[in-house]
Amino acid sequence: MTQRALALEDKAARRSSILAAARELFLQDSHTLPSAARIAEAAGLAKGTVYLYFRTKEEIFVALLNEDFAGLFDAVARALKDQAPNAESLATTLIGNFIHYLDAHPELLRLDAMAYSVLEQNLGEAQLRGFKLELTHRLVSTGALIDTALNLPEGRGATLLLRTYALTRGLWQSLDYPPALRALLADPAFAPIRPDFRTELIAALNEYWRGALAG
Amino acid sequence: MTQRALALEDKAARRSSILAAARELFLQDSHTLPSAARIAEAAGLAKGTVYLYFRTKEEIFVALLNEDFAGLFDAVARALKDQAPNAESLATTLIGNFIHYLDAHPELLRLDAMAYSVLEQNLGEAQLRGFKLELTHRLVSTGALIDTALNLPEGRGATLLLRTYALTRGLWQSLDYPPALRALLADPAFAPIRPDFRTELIAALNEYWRGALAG
Amino acid sequence: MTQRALALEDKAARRSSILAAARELFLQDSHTLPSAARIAEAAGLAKGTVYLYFRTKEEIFVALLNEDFAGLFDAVARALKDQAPNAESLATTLIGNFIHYLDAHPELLRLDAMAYSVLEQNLGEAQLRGFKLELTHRLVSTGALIDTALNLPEGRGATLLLRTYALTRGLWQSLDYPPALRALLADPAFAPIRPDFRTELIAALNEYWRGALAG
Amino acid sequence: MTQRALALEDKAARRSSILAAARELFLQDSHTLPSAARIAEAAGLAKGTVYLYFRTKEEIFVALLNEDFAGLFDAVARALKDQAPNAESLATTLIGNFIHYLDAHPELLRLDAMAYSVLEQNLGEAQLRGFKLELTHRLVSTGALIDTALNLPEGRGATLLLRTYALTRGLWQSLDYPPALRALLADPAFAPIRPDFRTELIAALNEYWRGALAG
DNA sequence: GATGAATGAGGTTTCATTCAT
DNA sequence: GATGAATGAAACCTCATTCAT
Repeated sequence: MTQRALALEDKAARRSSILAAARELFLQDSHTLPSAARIAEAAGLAKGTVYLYFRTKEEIFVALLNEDFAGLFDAVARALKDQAPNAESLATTLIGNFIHYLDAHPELLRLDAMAYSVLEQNLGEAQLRGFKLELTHRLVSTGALIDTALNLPEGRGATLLLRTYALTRGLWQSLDYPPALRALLADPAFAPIRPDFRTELIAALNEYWRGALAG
Repeated sequence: MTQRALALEDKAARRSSILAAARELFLQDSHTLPSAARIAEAAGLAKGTVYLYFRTKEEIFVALLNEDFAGLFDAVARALKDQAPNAESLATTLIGNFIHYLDAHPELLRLDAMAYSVLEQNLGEAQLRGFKLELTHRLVSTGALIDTALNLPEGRGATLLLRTYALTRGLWQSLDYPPALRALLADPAFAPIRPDFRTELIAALNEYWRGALAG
Repeated sequence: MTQRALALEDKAARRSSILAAARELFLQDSHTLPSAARIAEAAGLAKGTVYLYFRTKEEIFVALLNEDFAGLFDAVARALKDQAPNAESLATTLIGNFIHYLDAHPELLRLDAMAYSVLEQNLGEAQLRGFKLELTHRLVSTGALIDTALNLPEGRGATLLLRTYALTRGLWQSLDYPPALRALLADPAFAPIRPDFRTELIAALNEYWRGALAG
Repeated sequence: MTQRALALEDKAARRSSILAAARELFLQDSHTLPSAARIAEAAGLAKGTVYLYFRTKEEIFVALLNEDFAGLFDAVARALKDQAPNAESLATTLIGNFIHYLDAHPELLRLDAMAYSVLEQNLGEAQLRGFKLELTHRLVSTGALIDTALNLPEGRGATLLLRTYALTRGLWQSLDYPPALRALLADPAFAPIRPDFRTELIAALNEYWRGALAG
């Protein structure tokens, strides 16, 4: 039997270990969310214990997404705290931090790609609402930092972030190929669409920000 | 008992009726792909018959996506055939046709949002490859029309289209709220992210194209 | 793979075989309703097949009860068709047929004893209503035969039957001991309540009918 | 944290509060026995604490039944202590007290209806035996009062009581409709079975006693 | 004595797909 | 070609009970 998590901090740690197990399993096979049984097993807990910390399996993955988004916005915010001589260089730093975070958290865009179809299926309205609200607050407050840094009208920063993420997510979904199709990329027919996500993303975001800041 | 589909045209018609039934059902509830049984029922066929026309349920939805993408690229191509005095007005027309098509085919972005998680789960490698290749060819050939119209380097048009669609898809996934959360949009906390997809999409695409053409 | 039940009569036969398997298993251990898996296995079918014939597990047991009640009322009705020189001898025959049927269908009173707690748990309102209505109709029509035979006011026969069955069911629940407690019956403390169900039932029903017909 | 129940009387009080909570919850929804967790919560105790006072959940409900039966037999006994000019009026008083008690303890017949299927499932043999023995003793000793009052042969009173309760329990199970089906009662098809439990019970018991005493 | 975290067995139902008819 | 009966894997979550603290 596992040590009992009586103290609040122990409970938080156990919750984290469940999330870590879920993330690990999901990274190993991102086709589907791992079953509650596998998560429990990977975390060294009994099935029932998982349900002491999360009401449904989907709650686990929303929590994961939430964590990742929190980190992503933090990374962006950090870019803004360093001095920013001008808009262009700030955009470059911001995009750099943004991409760096995504690189370090490969599960983020994959989980996100499943969010629509999977998460909304079995998540209480309250949970979904909470998730969306938290996300929006992060977007707005980080956006405000951009407003200040670049002296933009209120709300403009949030919009820029929203569109930045949208472009990122959309590109990723176009360019991420399941392992079985990786070989395809060698096919010259695919050359025109340059399927290296990272390169493509940088180029696309730069184009977008150029246009946005030129407005 | 239903008639046999002897002639080739009959078979094509039956195939279409299955697709139409699937589209219809999916529009009614976009949370999940309708079951094979319901599709068969809606098409007035037996369950087994559906499998004479499609190898897996997912093949049905890939075919649907394929149809929709074909139409989308056609709509874009039409924008290019009309004369285009300058890049800016061409972009406007192109974006206009693009959005108009999406409006008329509300299932496209929804199906697309499920593609990652659902379609790849149970689709033969060959089918997936075929789908991706066909999509790429459409992208490339429509991109070539843009290259010509705007006198761009080869492949540039395809890139523009790819990024245009990526931004669209990403925004849609951010701004489409499940019915239960529609009410949320009234919440002032959400104001900053202007959740009207159409308006937001037009603004974002215009920004992107401005930046892209300014390169 | 099992033979397919295409004809209507084959389907009815298959349905019956599921019911027979369920009855068999229930008789072996009447503590709980056997699981759907065990019923399927006992019937030589796959689990899913059971659900082609019954929507829920509980429907199976309601169907069983229904069959048994139908037989019980038939047995009673048969007593009435033979001529009945007088009320007393008719009551005797009726009670005799009634008890004989219960003897031959030991699952009836056991299933019935679980009906309250188990069946209502997971049965559609429609199914429950259907069951109750059918039961009532049987009660009323068999009661009418009694009315005629004994020249009683309309509805009196139904009442007599209802009370007869109530007394039976109540006695059975008092006197049926789980196997582990059978030994108890030797204990002199239990002597006063004469725990032989059959003997007790006959005595009790005769008392009741004597009082009822004396009204 | 709750106080410790040091004194014996405190322990008894705590035991009672658990029973009270269980009764309360069961009355609110008599479909199933409330879970141990809910009982603990309602009693303001921790889950584990409940198990310091009862070995299994079922023991709680057996204790409840036991309490109720004790009260029921007391009520019957009280009818016998008042003077009884003749058998008929004694029967009337007895039935009156009996029904009055049932009215005041609506959980009794409901719990009883679950006893067969639920209680025996998870109750130690010793507990079950103890329960049955206690019940039998009550039946016998109260029956003896009847024997004396009516000058009946030894054991006859116990038999009368057993049959009285059996008829009651059986009728209640026939006439108690789940809330969802209450509306059904308006249906004329149900008229013949007069679904008012109380009225029906009085009539049935009177018939039974008339027959029994006429023997 | 009291707590409540941990356990893990247990069973229903759905549904894509097959294949006998 | 068409049918639809049969299959059976798959996974969620609950909850009575235990026992470390």
